[in-house]
Amino acid sequence: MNRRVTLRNVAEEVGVTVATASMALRAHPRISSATTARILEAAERLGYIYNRAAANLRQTRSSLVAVCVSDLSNPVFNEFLVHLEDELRAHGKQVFLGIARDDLTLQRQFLQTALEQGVGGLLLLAVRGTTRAELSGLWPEGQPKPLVPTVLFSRALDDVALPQFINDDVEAGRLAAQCLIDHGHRRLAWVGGGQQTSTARNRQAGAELAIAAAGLPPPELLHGPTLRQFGLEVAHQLLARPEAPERPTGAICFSDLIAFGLVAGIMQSNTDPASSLSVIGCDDMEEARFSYPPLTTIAVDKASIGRLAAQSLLDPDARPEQVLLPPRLVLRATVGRPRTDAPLSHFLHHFST
Amino acid sequence: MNRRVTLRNVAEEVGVTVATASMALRAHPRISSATTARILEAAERLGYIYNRAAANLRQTRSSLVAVCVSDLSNPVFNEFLVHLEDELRAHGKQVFLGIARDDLTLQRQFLQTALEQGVGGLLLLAVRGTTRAELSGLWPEGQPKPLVPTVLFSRALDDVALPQFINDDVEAGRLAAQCLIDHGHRRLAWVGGGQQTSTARNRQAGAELAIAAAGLPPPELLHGPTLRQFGLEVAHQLLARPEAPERPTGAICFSDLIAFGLVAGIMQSNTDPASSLSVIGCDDMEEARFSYPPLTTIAVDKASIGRLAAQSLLDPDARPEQVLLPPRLVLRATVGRPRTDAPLSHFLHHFST
DNA sequence: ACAGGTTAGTCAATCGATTAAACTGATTGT
DNA sequence: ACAATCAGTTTAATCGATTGACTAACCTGT
Repeated sequence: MNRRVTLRNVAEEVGVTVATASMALRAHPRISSATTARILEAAERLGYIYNRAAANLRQTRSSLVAVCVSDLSNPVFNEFLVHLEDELRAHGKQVFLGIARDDLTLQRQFLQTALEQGVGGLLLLAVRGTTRAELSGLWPEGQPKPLVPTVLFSRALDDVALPQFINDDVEAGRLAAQCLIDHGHRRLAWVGGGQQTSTARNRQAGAELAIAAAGLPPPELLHGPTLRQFGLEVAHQLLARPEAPERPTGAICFSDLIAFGLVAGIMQSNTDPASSLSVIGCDDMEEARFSYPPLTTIAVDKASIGRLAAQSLLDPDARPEQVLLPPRLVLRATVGRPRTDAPLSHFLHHFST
Repeated sequence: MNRRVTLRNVAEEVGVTVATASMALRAHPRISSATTARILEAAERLGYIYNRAAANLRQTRSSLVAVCVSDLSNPVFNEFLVHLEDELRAHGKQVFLGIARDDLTLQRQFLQTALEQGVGGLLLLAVRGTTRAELSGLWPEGQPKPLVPTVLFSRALDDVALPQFINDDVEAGRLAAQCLIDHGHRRLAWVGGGQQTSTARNRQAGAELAIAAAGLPPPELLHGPTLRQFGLEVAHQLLARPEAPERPTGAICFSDLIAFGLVAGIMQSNTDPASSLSVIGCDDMEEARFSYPPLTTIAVDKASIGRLAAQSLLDPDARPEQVLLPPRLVLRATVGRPRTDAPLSHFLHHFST
């Protein structure tokens, strides 16, 4: 790799000093427009490439922003990423991406690397199990602030005083449960997400709240990984049971991803969610509109979360508060009324609609 | 932001020079182990953070690798990204990510930024419409090599002498068409992808080849964007037609994403692909196994493409060749035998299986 | 004609780390 | 006993750009 063209080369070509060339490129008023033009022309002609790292070194600031997501295998994180990237680019920032693959060690390593790389900020969707102590590389104990400005999104960390842009997950869980309750369901199940992320805890808590408020028995808890496969297994397991009262008539899924699996499993059993086991998801991934049957779900405002988080990162006066974004019910086709227990209903069903 | 701890601080703390500290941190044999230990301890205690940018400046090499993808809204690009990132991390490289959002200008800007950032390499999944000239910032005309080592993946650029790791898309198209032909289909449609990417061109060409070889009439071409929405519209449009001979019985989709839309549209019309309009996709996205009905598709070896591309980038002796990875047919449930034209077949169908 | 003010640059230090070369003592060989 | 060797560390230059201080040339007004 033959050494690249530097400012020195450009300056020599024109017959000025490096300082002049530097100022010219940034349109400093001290440099006459004639000289500036000559420098610009020479830079172009020689194929000069600005060395941002060198500039950052001197300026001790950076145009790189680290974005660390826990996992990209769930497409919903992608949707956050796109909005984040969009907003950052609009402010002249570049993304230094880390994918932690749901692994605390990888997350810690990435945070370290990002710091070494000299990023000017960090947007973090923390891996499950992340605690204040886990962030000590980024924010040594006892310091008033982290080493670089940091904003959390999508998942809350309650014991960390940072700006956080989070979906109102309690409300999301409540909306999901209420939707099933409003359709007449009385035996519900919670499918997915254990207790390791704020998202899962809060959504489950919200669902339980709504169920209790309606005077119904607590939901059956079917905790498991956020994978389509898990939803599929749950579907087969539930449908293998005899109906009432052993089998719930509605499932509240922690995430759309699980809901898709659940729906697929139900369809494979030659029935459909609305008539045998209503399913409601949460996230409203793009796919939800197009899967069959279209998924009823709770929409998370991914665009606002992404944009606001990025804006907050770039705002020096941002307050370290948790901001909750409201979710929204999106009715599609996977929630129906529970079958009555009348003996003929099962038979009749096949001929309806 | 209070200034961070530098090597100088560490050195002063221990009472040695910066040079000694630098060498100690990299375990240089010239430094006694006693001194090394003291320096390591002080670095740890003071919270020293290595400044990679400064080091790179001196060494004129970089641990950053730019990865530019045309679009992340198609989850399949994600799957590439994950494997790429994996392999790069294994070699101590970090990802500097760009999402070009299918826009040549954004791609050009990102390439420029990556160069300015001083990346040591570039992995590129080029936006459609990318030509040799579009890469002139990265590879000025007349130069024997690009300014930084570059490897293409997933989409080929035929007039560019770079290592390229690509799915054998002609073969993929052929396999897809052959699958439908083997199931007895004779009137086929090609859905999606125009002529702007090598992927689309080659897959379509492969399909046409297989169709011609079987002595069948050329497929109806339904070009359109790679979106679920487009597949959905095509489904409604096709099913609105009377059957034979106006309506194809099998659709070869450029991408799984389109196939999902098509399948959803077919299901919405109260029928299913296997019995009314067989659908075969291409990519084998994770979702394909779990959507309902599970999608028959051509699997692209995303893991190999990602890994090999990353390895090639890091290999100084890599040859600028196009490497074609073999695709594989994955039979699931969206391809069936075409209905015979016997008058009763439609009626009988409802009572079969 | 000369103090004071612009204008258009140049100088030199600097950011934080790396590295070739030089420099100390201490040890070894003859 | 004196040069040669060697381990361990320091010195100083360097990477490429930025920036505050400084200067030379040219005006301007009285």
